[in-house]
Amino acid sequence: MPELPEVEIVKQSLEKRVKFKKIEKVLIKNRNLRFKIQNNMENLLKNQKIINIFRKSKYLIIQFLNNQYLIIHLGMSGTLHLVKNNKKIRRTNLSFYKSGILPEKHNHIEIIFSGFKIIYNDPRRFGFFIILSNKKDFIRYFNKFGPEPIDKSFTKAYLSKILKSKNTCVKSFLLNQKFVSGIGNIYANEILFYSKINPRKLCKYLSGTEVGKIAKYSKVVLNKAIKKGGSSIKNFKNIKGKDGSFQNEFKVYNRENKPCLTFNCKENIKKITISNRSTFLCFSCQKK
DNA sequence: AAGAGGCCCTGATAGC
DNA sequence: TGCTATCAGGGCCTCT
Repeated sequence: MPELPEVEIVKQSLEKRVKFKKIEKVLIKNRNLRFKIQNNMENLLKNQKIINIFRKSKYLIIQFLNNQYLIIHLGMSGTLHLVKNNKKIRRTNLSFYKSGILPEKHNHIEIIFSGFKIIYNDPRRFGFFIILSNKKDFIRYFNKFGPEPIDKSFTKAYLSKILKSKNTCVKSFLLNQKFVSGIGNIYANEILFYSKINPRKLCKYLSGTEVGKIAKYSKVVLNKAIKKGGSSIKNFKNIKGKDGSFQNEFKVYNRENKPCLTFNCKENIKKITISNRSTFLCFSCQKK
């Protein structure tokens, strides 16, 4: 699920709740996530004070006073839920994809604070929790990721330099976190529609103008998604207030056979497959 | 070495 | 209704 904008929203609500708080206890009910949770994670987190919460790419990072970092990736279906007073569930952006209702199954991890807890739920278990024990490990871990589209360093010049020798298609490139991090399948589709570029086009054949559009619209689309509170795909009808609404603004994603939204365009959106991922486009607007 | 595809897993939905 | 097949927002690993 969660691409950069969704993780950013989770980060913002998590920050409000747990920054400067101390974890009392951690309960792990199922260690078999994408990577097996290390045996001593409960001990490493017990009684640790949180000094910062931030996000890199699609990763949530919790930094502790003792210089540890907890790295959380939500995979495809991971959600965090704030649970108060043992049973009462509070509506919160932490339960980004689940309408504020705590699911009954697949609650794998509980992070317990004084008076409330954060529950990690993940049906598919593609998410993971890992601990990095110092700043050096932390920096090394995130070294392998390219800049985020919303970074200042993500410019036409940066892209041009890499793209001219890339033999892969532009959509696969946008999904490769090594060169640009934070874009997932939804936003890759949207960015290429805004840029009027065919997702199958090989990177090395992109014109300067097209590279400029990719740089520009990557920023535009992600910033707009963050502003709208991200995209909520499931159970959206029950979500109120601050929850995501960017799914209402999708131009192509999940719009197979629906009319292209470009003014005066008569085409319908089509669905194709690129590297086993669904790809939506307008063959008229994205000819080249 | 870079790039494409398989695979991890459960649940929702479509089609018969 | 109830089966089976397909697909889903990610990213690591393997093979070519």
